[in-house]
Amino acid sequence: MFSKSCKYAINAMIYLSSLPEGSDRVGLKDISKSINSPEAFTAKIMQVLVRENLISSIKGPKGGFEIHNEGRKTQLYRIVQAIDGDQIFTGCALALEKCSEIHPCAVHNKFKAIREHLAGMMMTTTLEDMAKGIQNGTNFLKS
Amino acid sequence: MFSKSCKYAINAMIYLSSLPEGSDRVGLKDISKSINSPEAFTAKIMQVLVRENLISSIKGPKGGFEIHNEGRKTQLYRIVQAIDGDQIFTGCALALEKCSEIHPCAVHNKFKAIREHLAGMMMTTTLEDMAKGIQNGTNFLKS
DNA sequence: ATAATAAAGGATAATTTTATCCTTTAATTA
DNA sequence: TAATTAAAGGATAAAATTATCCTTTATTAT
Repeated sequence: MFSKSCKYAINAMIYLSSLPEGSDRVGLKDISKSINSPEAFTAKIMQVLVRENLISSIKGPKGGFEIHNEGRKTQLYRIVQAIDGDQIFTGCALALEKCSEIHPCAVHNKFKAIREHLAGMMMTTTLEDMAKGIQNGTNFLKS
Repeated sequence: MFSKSCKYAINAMIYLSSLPEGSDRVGLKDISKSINSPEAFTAKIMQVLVRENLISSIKGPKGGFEIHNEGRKTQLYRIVQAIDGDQIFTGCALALEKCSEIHPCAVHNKFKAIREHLAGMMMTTTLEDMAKGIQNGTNFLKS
């Protein structure tokens, strides 16, 4: 469904969102431990999220990553878009180069519903929403 | 969503199913041309489909691949299972090693609905169904 | 039997994704 | 200002996926 990078990104973003507003910035080590991801690889992903303005970062002592209040309203859709692009939402399920309503692949209509379901859900689900489950211990960021 | 191998497999199977029952076996060249896939790579995939008894093959002149009447009732689900496994249907969307109802990842419930939608659709959609669209020119196997 | 045909299978290569390491840059603290 | 800290960035490496090539095996037709 999503690339591993994208999964790490979503977990990392939810983790940041799950921290109380106004708390200290968190470092890479903290993040990768919390979501059980390889540190250096996670660093690369964090860089993309920063470049895409989904989070901010500061170097040096007391530095780290941070999500603004605004940022907690980010839809999961945007994170996927930032890391994986929107192939999953718009691409052809059977890899036709030009799959469309007028030149549909064999499963086009069947998948249309699925993709719309997925896109709709990802569009309406925010980090904030998901962070709640982490905060109250209903959901988990690692096994 | 699906691996490229899996996409080729589904297209190849639908192609075979779209041919009139009792027609001659078709060769690799024919298949890969029809679905616009690399020949040698497609060969590997066809081998898996044969091993999994989803189609049959015969070597030598007049040889090739063939799907039996029964086989046309195959659900798309089984093809995905044969090639990609059922990670897509049962795996965790955020890569938790042990994601479950009692230890759910952050998006577990949101994705449950999606996965069930997808699995349900793939379970109830057969090659036969999809072959019709190809036969009557509504749908396409390549661009 | 022999030649020709086509899938099966093995080995290898190219590409993409995932992952690590090391240096540089920016910020803080002493 | 110097030392320390932590992210940014560049270069590689490892692993997985996708792809190709060549030999072997089974089948058919001559």
